[in-house]
Amino acid sequence: MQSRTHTCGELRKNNAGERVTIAGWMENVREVGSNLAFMVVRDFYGTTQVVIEDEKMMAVVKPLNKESTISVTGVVRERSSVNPKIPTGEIEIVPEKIQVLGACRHGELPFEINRSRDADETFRLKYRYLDLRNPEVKKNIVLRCNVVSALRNAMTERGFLEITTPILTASSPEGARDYLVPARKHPGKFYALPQAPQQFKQLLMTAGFDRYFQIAPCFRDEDARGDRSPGEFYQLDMEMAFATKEDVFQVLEEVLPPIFAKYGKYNSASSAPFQRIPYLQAMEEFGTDKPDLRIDLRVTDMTEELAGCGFAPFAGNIVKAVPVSGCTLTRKAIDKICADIEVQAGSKAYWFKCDEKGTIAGGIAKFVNGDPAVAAAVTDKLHLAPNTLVVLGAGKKETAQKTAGVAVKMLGAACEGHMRKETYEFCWIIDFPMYEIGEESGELEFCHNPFSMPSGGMEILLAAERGEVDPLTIMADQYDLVCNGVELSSGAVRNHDPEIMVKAFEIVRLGEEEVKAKFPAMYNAFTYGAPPHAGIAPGVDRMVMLLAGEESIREIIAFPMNKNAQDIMMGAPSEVEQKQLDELHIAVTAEE
RNA sequence: GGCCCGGUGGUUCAGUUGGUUAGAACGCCGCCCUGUCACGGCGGAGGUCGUGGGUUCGAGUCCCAUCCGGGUCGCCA
Repeated sequence: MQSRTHTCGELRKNNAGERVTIAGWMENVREVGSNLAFMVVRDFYGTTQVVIEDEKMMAVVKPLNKESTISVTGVVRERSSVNPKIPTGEIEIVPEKIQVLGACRHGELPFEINRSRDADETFRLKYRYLDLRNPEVKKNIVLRCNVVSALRNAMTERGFLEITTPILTASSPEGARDYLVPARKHPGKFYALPQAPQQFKQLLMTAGFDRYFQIAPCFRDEDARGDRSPGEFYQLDMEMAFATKEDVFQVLEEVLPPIFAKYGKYNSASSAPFQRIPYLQAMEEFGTDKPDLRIDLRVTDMTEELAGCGFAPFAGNIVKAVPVSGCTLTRKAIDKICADIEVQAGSKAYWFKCDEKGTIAGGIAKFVNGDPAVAAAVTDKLHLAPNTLVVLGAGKKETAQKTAGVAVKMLGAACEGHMRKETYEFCWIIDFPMYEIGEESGELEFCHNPFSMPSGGMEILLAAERGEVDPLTIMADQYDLVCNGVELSSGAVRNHDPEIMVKAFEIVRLGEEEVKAKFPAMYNAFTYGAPPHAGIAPGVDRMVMLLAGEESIREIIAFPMNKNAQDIMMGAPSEVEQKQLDELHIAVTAEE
């Protein structure tokens, strides 16, 4: 193969007259005469037009299928008709030699390359190498590289060391299902792929590394979602010794906004300090722990006001309302939104509106109007003005809040004037409860992971033990980072004190034995002098999704699996040979 | 595992209260066209309507079962 002298995105008018060689994929040939055709050659960098104007070249091009790779050597010529839409639109190449490098053997492709995003996703994933030839698809992968590179630079500049941690490790009690790897040398025993490098980074702190980070692969065997790929994902995992929440906040408040503003679809991002919202307040006001601060709608509790309205779903339930002023949606549009809310929240949404005359009408209005006292109380509490839509959720507190939370999100997007769209709004959710009453057990349990330091430390735990403090009111020094309604990350000031750790476990009727059993290395390490430390781990995939403006996480991963955790291109998972199973002492007891 | 939506030429879709030969766009093949750039024009090939059963004189359309895909809840930092 002759080396290329230029890429397909490079040649300009001032190259006219030069003899060049380009190489790439034959994207298209437009035949416009018996011996005149225009060929488009595409490589990573762009496209360049090659003009075919004699019988000899026509004979070379004619039998070629689209998407074959070729190299073209010829002279650059200024075009007689310029195409201002592409950077190389001023020139074309008059070929002397066209060499086929790799013929495409398929006259018909599974989909048209430049329209692959319209194709069925199964086909796109099966032929991902074709899908990725589409510049529109490719650009998200390029964006991802740029973002990862920028994050890495920003962290390194701030003195963080990138340290890789094991992929084959021990099962860790983080809550998700582990991916297990059988240990050939140890029959009956298994490695686990890390759900996160959580314990390793805390051990690095104990070892005296002051600032650690890693673009860390994490593995969790849980079902997929639109914004959650099955199996594996990446986090910007970081941890700081002798640090507080403020130190962690400061780093991310410095690092993230410039990267979001530079690489994001929207070129503005909230600057430091990010707004801080206590968890319970977020649940009350936004109906979610991942509020979208671009939306100005809020949740109002209407339990008391609507208790006696006679609408069955409200009886004995918590009722949460989302009033939307200046809303002129039609009934049909409102019904559609309520149906969508039901799908996303898993619980019905109800509505009524205050019409242009100031009358409560539509939806469940007849119940609200049934008792003048109820109508008056509702009007008063919601400050109802004409043209206000009210969407409600009802049920147990969590259900009502969730329904209202979904309503805020949907209505913010659907109703004019309640959302600033073109920006990235960060916030911290802080003060998470340490404990909760488990839904199944009915007993006190850890809310989240037990690595976090309880706010108030040993004293508050002792007070709880003495019955002076309700354990449900104890907060963990834990925080989430949220951007535009997307939970990017969770982090905490860690519990580095073995005694406090044991005490935290004792509150939920566990103790030293469980701590040692669950975190043997960490517990031991902490008894040898551990620094107070804190960290966080923003999800790289989620960040890139936000920056690219994509709804599906598969659009920002080079080779994503489908919803059922299958790689249909490579054929994973697959059966293996009996010999392999034998070596691993594994017997298959069930098949699909 | 529950619920919702979908499956019709290579691809994306349309297909009326069940009714004659299942359409379109793009792609593919052939011919025409000397400045196209989403080129254009003419012609052509290509379909067991996911699969199996049922209702009916008649099913892409209705019913049941099942498979596959996506969304969502459960689950999950």
